[in-house]
Amino acid sequence: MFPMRLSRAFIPTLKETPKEAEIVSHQLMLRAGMIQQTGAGIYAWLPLGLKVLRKIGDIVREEQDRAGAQEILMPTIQSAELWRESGRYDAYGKEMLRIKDRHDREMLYGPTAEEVVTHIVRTHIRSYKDLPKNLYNIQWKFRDEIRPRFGVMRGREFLMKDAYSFDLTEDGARVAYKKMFLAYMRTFRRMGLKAIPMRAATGPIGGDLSHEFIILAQTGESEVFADRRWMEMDTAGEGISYDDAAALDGYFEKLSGLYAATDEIHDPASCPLDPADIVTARGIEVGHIFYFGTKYSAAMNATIQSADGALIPAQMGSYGIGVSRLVGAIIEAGHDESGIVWPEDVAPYDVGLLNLNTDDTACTSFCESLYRDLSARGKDVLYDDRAGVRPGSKFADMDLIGLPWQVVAGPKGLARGVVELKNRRTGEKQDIDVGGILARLVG
RNA sequence: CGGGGUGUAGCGCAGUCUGGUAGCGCGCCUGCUUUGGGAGCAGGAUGCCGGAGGUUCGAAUCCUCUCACCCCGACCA
Repeated sequence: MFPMRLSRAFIPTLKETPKEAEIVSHQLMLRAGMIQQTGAGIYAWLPLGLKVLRKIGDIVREEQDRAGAQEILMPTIQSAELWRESGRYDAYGKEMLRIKDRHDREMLYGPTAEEVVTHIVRTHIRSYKDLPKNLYNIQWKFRDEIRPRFGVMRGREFLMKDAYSFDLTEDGARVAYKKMFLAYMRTFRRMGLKAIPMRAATGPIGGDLSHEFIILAQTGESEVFADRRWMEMDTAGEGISYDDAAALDGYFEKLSGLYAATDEIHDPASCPLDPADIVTARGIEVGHIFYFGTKYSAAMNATIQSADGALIPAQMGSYGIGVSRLVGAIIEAGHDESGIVWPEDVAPYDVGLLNLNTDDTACTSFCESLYRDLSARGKDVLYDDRAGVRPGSKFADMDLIGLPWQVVAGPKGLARGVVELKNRRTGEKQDIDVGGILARLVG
């Protein structure tokens, strides 16, 4: 918990929208003082933005851990050597940022980490008894996009969770894939997002094991087509154990059996659904998982000795979540005319407390004690205690920042023994007795 | 990378066509008055006019080069 007084905080909000921001999440992130651009597609994260970024990262981390993946931290700077082994150094093209060190050795800022993780695993994992393994990291990546845009939604530098599974057999790899599939649905759900897994192009390996996780938002980048049953279906997969292969299977079949495709893949002619049953919407890709077999393990000699003594390349899959992109995506999915509307679990603070008149002794002493009490009870509070700032500005800033709950305390209400509790999402305001507000927020 | 556009105060912009030494709104600072939805009055600070060269008595303004950023397209976690 890091309660904060707005009078001391570094949350530089803007009244006007910087002109470089085109889409609403970018505009709101700049206006709410979450980020500052320092170059094309490159951003500094200011305290408010960093808080959200960490909350999202923590949810991702918890769900990866629950699914049995283990966190490591791989470097941002990688050596060209590994990429030459896999053959991707030449194949990757200009998206990869290449740099040279003082000895003129070729290095790169990692756009992804298959090579590094394969190298790690091949040095330590030799026996089928050591499998399965799933290693993930949350690390900054760099892809030198031709045209970065949409703020953190498509920056060149971005924070990404990437997991890599290693199995002896293809069947094992399929289980690993389904675990991540479930973990992803749970992860996005916790962020207040309804993600729809969509069949994606599988690349050179082929097969049916690649999904993009798309969330629906009016301002999404691509058009998507989905069975309308997605809209009502409970996709959370609660209660399913990662150790229950049959349940995992059932869940995976249930979801992957329902039609959903992005415009690249969707073909009205071959779509099995009646057009009336298709929902057309805009979507943002927030995750992508795929199975690619032995592409890297074979090339890089990551072999496992099986029970019968044979040396066989590990079966691999990789699983990405765009952590920094999610910050923008969540805002795209949750905002209104006044600003951001955070889902509770990723909101930078739990409660905003507005002191409408810091010159009023009764009002200020009430706010100070509520601030203390809420903080003591584990609530993360952003307290607007700024002197000389008019109520209107405080309302506007708090709405812009978008915390789920606002407690508005002013002399008028306090004279009647009440404060106002506002739900940011619904806009609903309610007068609460001063004696009951703490319990109301903590309970 | 192709096409288009913009760089002037922290943010949003005018001034550029027609050269004469920089302005508006918001924000910021001081004081007073204000305090329930982005206050009022008074005073004040802030600019290598993206950078370099050139033309000219004189350049934000004209010319050349350059850098950065934004938008559209193709590409993508």
